[in-house]
Parts: sequence; structure tokens; C-alpha cells
Amino acid sequence: MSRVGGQRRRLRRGDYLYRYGAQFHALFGVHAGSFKTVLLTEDGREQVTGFHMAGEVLGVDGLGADVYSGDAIALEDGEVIEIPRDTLDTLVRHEPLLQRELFRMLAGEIQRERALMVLLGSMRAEERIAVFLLNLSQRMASRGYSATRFILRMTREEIGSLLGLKLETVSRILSRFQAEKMIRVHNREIDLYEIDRLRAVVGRSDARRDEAAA
Amino acid sequence: MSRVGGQRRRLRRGDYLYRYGAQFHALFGVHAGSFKTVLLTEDGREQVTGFHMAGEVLGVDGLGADVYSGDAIALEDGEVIEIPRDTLDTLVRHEPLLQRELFRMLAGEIQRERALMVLLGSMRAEERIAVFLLNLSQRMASRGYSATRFILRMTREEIGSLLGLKLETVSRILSRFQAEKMIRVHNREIDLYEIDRLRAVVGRSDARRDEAAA
DNA sequence: CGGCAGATTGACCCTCATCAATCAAGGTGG
DNA sequence: CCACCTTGATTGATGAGGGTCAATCTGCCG
Repeated sequence: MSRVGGQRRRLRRGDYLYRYGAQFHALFGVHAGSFKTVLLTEDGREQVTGFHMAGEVLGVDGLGADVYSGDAIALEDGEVIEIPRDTLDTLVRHEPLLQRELFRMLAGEIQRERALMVLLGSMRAEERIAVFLLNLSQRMASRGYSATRFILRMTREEIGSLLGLKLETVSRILSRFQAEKMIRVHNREIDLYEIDRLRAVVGRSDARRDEAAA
Repeated sequence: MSRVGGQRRRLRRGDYLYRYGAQFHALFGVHAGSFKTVLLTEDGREQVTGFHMAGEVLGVDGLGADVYSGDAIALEDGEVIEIPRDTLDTLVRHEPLLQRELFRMLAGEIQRERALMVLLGSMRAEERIAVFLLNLSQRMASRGYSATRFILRMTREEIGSLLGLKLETVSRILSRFQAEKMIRVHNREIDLYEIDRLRAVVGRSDARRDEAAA
């Protein structure tokens, strides 16, 4: 997508990139800053569905639905590149392979959500936090940043909302990991001292008992 | 999709319709019977991602990913209509509007999973079971069957796997609902006596407190 | 008739939510 | 520049909601 030009748009922290129910009119490539996507249901529940950083594409779910299916909000000042639907349609007409790429993006979104479902459905709090940290680490690394030292762009409450935990639980487990010297945490600053031990936290749960027995 | 002909295929209970990682080669319309889709992760976790009945389409996630991203297994004897990828491509070439329909199906899949994420991330066990029953009820009704009396095609364990609960919890809560005379349950047979009370179970949770206060 | 998979129920315990107090950091206005 | 206030984070005490372990029970199928 990087060769695709488009309108730039600057956002301040807290700004909405798009809102739930609004007509789908564009995809957004995050150029700088980071965002959260939030889902809200008729009965007043609200849940963070993901955090998104530079290089990722937002609004994909609107592709097939014609409306955005949640809110996207800037976690810090940032900039996005807007790719209007019209442009997209034109591009697809000239470059049919792009079509496949769009399908792939939707499928990727499904994959991402599946992973989260497994996390929410079968992991204990420690495992969820470990997965969260490892995921961030890996994404930072793939952008050329340090895999072991980074700044969290979101609050404990937002982390908890994503992971199905309360903010106190998030805080407690981060503290516990620190006490065990696997990480260092001070407010939003994170140091991962021992990524391997963090990996070991995931997967020694009882959910894997039968596999171990087999 | 109903006008689209295709190869029929019969399956016995327990048969795999497709398997995780297999090359995507077709979509499947469920013609009779019912299926579960299961996700398995590298670290040995297994989770049911959905139950599917006549009229629904399976394999959608393979559309963009080129491989099936989970298993689909028959819960009872059944029959599907197979729509090979080639046929699909040909159809799209002659009928470009179908393209949009495929996007819509992918978006629908995302919607379905989002709902499940909210359930897994923020609902208590009673609410999850109520949502599950109401969802089944509504789907039965939309197929012309009774909305208040139907047969579960899956075990307690499979229900639990979908909802992020243990089978004992599923059993207990069904029994509790029965004791409260909202439903009747005998093995796989379900009667919903008071759908409204079932609806009321969902959403009086604390997750909605601030909404009530506002 | 016997055996087995699935369901129910009970007793116990552990994880995480809840309630609450305190602390740290930043932003704002005087 | 400092005092104040707000927002976010930490930590403790307590309890409830489910998980775990185990014993029956009920159909169903061979």
C-alpha cells in the first residue's frame, strides 16, 4: 500500500479518525502516532478491539460493510494517509491484483480477531498480559524499533478492555512480572528483560494438558 | 447464493468438511445438518468459533487467506453444496456485483466474531448462555422453525468452548435457568418459556452501570 | 444386557473483580 | 514558578464467580 498516495490528515490525541456507523468512505494508513479501535454495542458495552501503529491500515472492516463498525481514536498526536473509496475503486480497475490484496486484508483482520478470541476464551490473566507484551514487542521490532524497550501508548484500563481484564489486574500482573525480574515497568515505560520466560508464561496452562499427555 | 448451483457432498457425523491449513478450494453452503468450526493454535489450544446450520456459508475465511484457517466438522449427518473457487472466479467475471457480495460475507464474518469478542471479554457466564440461546432461537425462527423449542446439536463441552466456559458451568447454568422456570432443558432438548426474561438476563450487568447513570 | 459418552450435581478452592486508599505525574491558572 | 487539581497507576483487603475434582446418573448403541 505504500506506493498509494493519498490525502494526509493530522490528528490530535483523542481525535476520532472515524466513528461507529458512519458511511465508509476511505481506508487509512497510519503514518505516525497510534490508535485504538473501539467497539460499542447497543446495550452500552464498550470494548477495545485493537491498538494500531504506523504502517498498519485502519477501516478495513468498512470495506464490506459500507459503514465503519466501530470507533477509531488517536492515542497520541498522529497522521494518517487517507485512501478514499473512489480512489480505491479506480485503482482496482487498473490493477486487478489489488483486489486480491484487499481480500487478504480482510482475511488478516479475521485472523487477528480469531487470535484475540482464543486469548479471551482460554487464557488466564498472566498469559493474556504476556501475549500482549510479546505482540507489541514483535510489532515494534518489525518496524525497526527495539523489541525489548518501548513506551505503552495506552492506559491500563484500555489494555484491560482489550484483554478482558480489569485495570487493577493489569497493573498487578505487570508488577508481578517485574518482581519476578522478567520485565521492568514504570508507568508507560516497558523493558522486557527476559522474553523467553515471557514466552514460557504462555502455554504452560492446563489448556495444554492433553497435548502434553499425548 | 441460492441460485448458484454446485456439487453436492454428503457428510456423516464427525466428518471433516475441510481442515486447518488445507488449500482453499471452495465455499460451502450448508444444505442440511449442522457444523462446528474449530480453531486450533500452535500451542495446542482448541476453540470452537461457531455453529452453523442450513442456509449458512462455510469457508469464507479462506477467501482471502488461500488456506482454511480452521476445521469444519459435521455435528450430524448433513449435506453441503460446494462452490469451487474456479466457479466463483468465473461467476465474478460475468457478474461483477457478486464481488461486492463476497466482501459483504467477509465483513459479516468479522461482525460475527466481534460480537463473540464482546461476549468473551465482558459478559458473565449467565449472560453468555442467555445470548447463546437467544442467538440459536433467532436463527431457528428465521429458518421457519420454532423459536422456542429446538434441539441442540452440540455437546455441553462444545458450547463451553465457544463461550469460554467449562462444560460443568454450562450445565449448571442451564439447570439454574430451568429452576427459575425460564426454560426447560432435557439433554439436547430446549424449551424457551420466557424469552423476555432471557433477554433481561443480558445487560443488567455492571458493564452497563455508567449508561444507566448517564 | 452391558458399556460408554454425555450430563448433572456437589464440595472445595483459586483466580480475578470489587471497593477503597494512596501515590505519582502533568497540566493549568494565578 | 508554584499550588492545585485531575488523570492514571499501584497496592491492599475481601469476596464472588467459575474452575477443578469427583461421584452419579441417563440414554443410547452395539
